[in-house]
Amino acid sequence: MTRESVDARYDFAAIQEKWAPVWERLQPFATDDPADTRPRKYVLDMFPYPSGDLHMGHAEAFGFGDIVARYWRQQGFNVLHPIGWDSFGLPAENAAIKRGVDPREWTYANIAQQKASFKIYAPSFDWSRELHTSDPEYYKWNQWLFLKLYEKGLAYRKEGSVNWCPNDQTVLANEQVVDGHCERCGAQVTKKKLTQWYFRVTDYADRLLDDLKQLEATWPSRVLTMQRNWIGRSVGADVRFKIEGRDEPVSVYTTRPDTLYGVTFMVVAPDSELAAELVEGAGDEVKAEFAAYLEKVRQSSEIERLSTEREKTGVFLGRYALNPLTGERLPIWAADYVLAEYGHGAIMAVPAHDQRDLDFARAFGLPVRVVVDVNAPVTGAIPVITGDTAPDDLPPVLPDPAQTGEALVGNGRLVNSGPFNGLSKTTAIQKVTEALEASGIGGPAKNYRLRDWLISRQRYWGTPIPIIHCETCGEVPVPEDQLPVTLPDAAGLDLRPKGSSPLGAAEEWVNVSCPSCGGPAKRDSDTMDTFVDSSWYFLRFLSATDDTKPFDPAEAAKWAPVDQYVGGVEHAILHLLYARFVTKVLFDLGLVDFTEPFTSLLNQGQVLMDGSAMSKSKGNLVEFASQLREYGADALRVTMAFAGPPEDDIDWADVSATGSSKFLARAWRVARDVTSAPDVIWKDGDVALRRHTHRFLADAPGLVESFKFNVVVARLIELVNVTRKAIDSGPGPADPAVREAAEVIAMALNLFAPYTAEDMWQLLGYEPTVALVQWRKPDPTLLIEDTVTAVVQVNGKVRDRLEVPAKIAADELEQLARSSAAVARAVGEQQIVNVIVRAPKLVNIATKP
RNA sequence: GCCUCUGUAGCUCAAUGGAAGAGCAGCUCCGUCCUAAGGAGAGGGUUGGGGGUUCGAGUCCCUCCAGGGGCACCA
Repeated sequence: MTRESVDARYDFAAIQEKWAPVWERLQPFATDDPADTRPRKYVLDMFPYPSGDLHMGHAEAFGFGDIVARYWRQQGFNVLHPIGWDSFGLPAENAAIKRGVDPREWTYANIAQQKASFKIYAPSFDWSRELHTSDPEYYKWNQWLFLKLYEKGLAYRKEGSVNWCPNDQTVLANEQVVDGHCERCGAQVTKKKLTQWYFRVTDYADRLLDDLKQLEATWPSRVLTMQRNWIGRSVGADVRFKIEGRDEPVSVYTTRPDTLYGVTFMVVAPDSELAAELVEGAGDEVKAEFAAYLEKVRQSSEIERLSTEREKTGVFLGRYALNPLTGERLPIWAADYVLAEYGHGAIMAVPAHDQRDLDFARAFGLPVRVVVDVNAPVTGAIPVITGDTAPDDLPPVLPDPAQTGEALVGNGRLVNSGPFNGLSKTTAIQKVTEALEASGIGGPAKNYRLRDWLISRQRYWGTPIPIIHCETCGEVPVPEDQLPVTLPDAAGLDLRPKGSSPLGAAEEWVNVSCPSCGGPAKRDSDTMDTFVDSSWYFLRFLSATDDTKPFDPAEAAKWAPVDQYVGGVEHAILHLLYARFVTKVLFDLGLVDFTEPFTSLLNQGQVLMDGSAMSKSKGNLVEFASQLREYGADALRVTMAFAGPPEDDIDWADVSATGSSKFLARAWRVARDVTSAPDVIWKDGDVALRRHTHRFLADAPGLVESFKFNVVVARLIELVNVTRKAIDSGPGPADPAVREAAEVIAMALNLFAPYTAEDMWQLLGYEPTVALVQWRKPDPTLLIEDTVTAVVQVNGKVRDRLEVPAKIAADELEQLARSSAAVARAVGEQQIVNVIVRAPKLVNIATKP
């Protein structure tokens, strides 16, 4: 008998100290046995950035990931659940500058602290695959990846107007600019003209968009929406407009080729080369006005530029374009509501049917011409096109946009549009596009909001870009066998941000001989965006110690893609888009056999305090370490799981870790109080309790798989409560059903409270570890109730309850219901008009007076 | 402004179109030399408002209200 004294009390600290070393010895979560024949699952949490200790957000996210990992193990899977460190990046570098220490030392000290916390919190990690992206053994393969992209023409350098964070003194990718501010430090982002490295994500725009279909059932729909919006594919047509006094026509992109007869002017982006060229052919006065306008536009912030509320501004360039279908002369304006980087940096303006164009036309008194009758029904017969003999319809009775200020954007039929009159908008878009193509003045076109990924950074603590600049050979990739290009020692380098990479000052490091011609050359001194590191790390876990390749394709075929990914929604377009892109590139290289890296995604909510995000400055910071000391790992984990649906935010002020502690103690005492031996015959146990237990066994798996962890905990609390009652005022502690229930509780508690579960398992007379015990199959005979309570309603109101056999026939149940005295009273003199029978649970008798 | 999700007990959340429930908090009682992370019990609801479909609506539809999220000069 291994039972301890009945006076023994639940002591979470003692239990933690008791089991942590046991697990350390047993290594129950290692996944390195090649002879293991179990089916595989790959469960991954977004790896942490090591700044300080773990925080409550980590506790939540890693708690959820661990529930899933432990669950699949109990279901018979060989589960890979690795952990590593996203250890390159700016915050470490900034903190290091502030404290005057080496960023490397600072980073690795943080990692040591977080690792120690993880060991107590006890997620079921396979620590043998631990990796650090700041190790040369890791970032060597970032460089390898860069070279592969370079070979394929997917990594390139170009000069362009880029996002610049004046605080961090480095460039940012478009994805890192949120509402005109730096995603990391919040400073207002400005534009700068610089030569930078890019990854050609736009080549993959269609696949990045279309492959989202694979994820529709398994990714949160808002993440899918955000990615779709970000890629922003638009389908329309290109139209070439002749320009008076210019040989080359100008192309514009439009989604509304059907409104071509309604074009009344053209607008070009003021900061485009086209605008500069067009204004050259204008008078001096126009030139001066344009120059002043351009200066003003350059100074306005991104925020101002993006505001829809803003008044339209612009200048007339003194030049004219010709409508390709009508030959009409169209004045050309420059205005900053047209973006140089999108489409062709020039648009055809149709003020009657586009709100932005209308606002502009009204501001500058330009003509407005309606060409779509939005009041005309579009469902009727479509008029036959008879070429240019089709008469114009009578002028539509429509509100005049020039008067109302409201553009007519709805569906309708074309008017004032020559041969296209009478066509519906959708048909016309198609017909006009075809006509443009046939006459060689345009054709179908697509555009994307997505831009290429700017990956170079002017900072120290990152992966050096493996390129050498030679005066005679130009860009020369570092030969693969010379990788890694290791970071020079930080000692002696000035890491303070100054707009150019600190690496450039490392004379011995930067000056090399060209691998191609042997002449003097310099290393590229920029480092990579740390999102490059995290774009493929899930593959490195599969071959974490392999120094011959980034990952073994055979291992990838075994484990990848990740079955369950867990992380915050803040990466909805950043990390997740980049990882999807890199995965597709690796697929094209034949290194992986899948096109999406993360099969299923769970976004946990935030942990708040008093309604807002925790922060030291707000004074509402709840420290993970202090909570861990006060309540222990299990109570924190249970609190996180029970607080609500995982994707919802948790307000720590609204939940009770004390309540979780009480629950765990109550569960533990159930195991303590069991007096029967492990070899009891369960079927001799109390049937009512067994039904509860087996109902739980049947329901919990589906709840876990649909991430309803809070419901599982609620059900577990109920099971503990009924078991407690069975011990105290039911069949008693010796009943086999009590042991059965206690064992199921321990097994299920392993998902949320591994220490308590392990200790219960021992109290019940078993060896560690409960984490590897398989989920028991419910006994189907215990899931079927012999008798059920049937509800008898009269006109929807409950009038009587009948105890009936579960498999009662419908007509028999109806007879029973009709013979009920309570029902007879309720029906009274009224006439029964309908009887609905849903055996065995319900009878509803409908009456009328 | 447009799109979307969510409104159930004081709080956090459950409830295949079929009896409105659980935990926590609060309350009452019991117990213990002291301290309960102990036991027993009761209360607590116009399911955001209104309308509709149905024999029957928390659940489906419409509308309004309140919150959250996303998008917002991308032609």
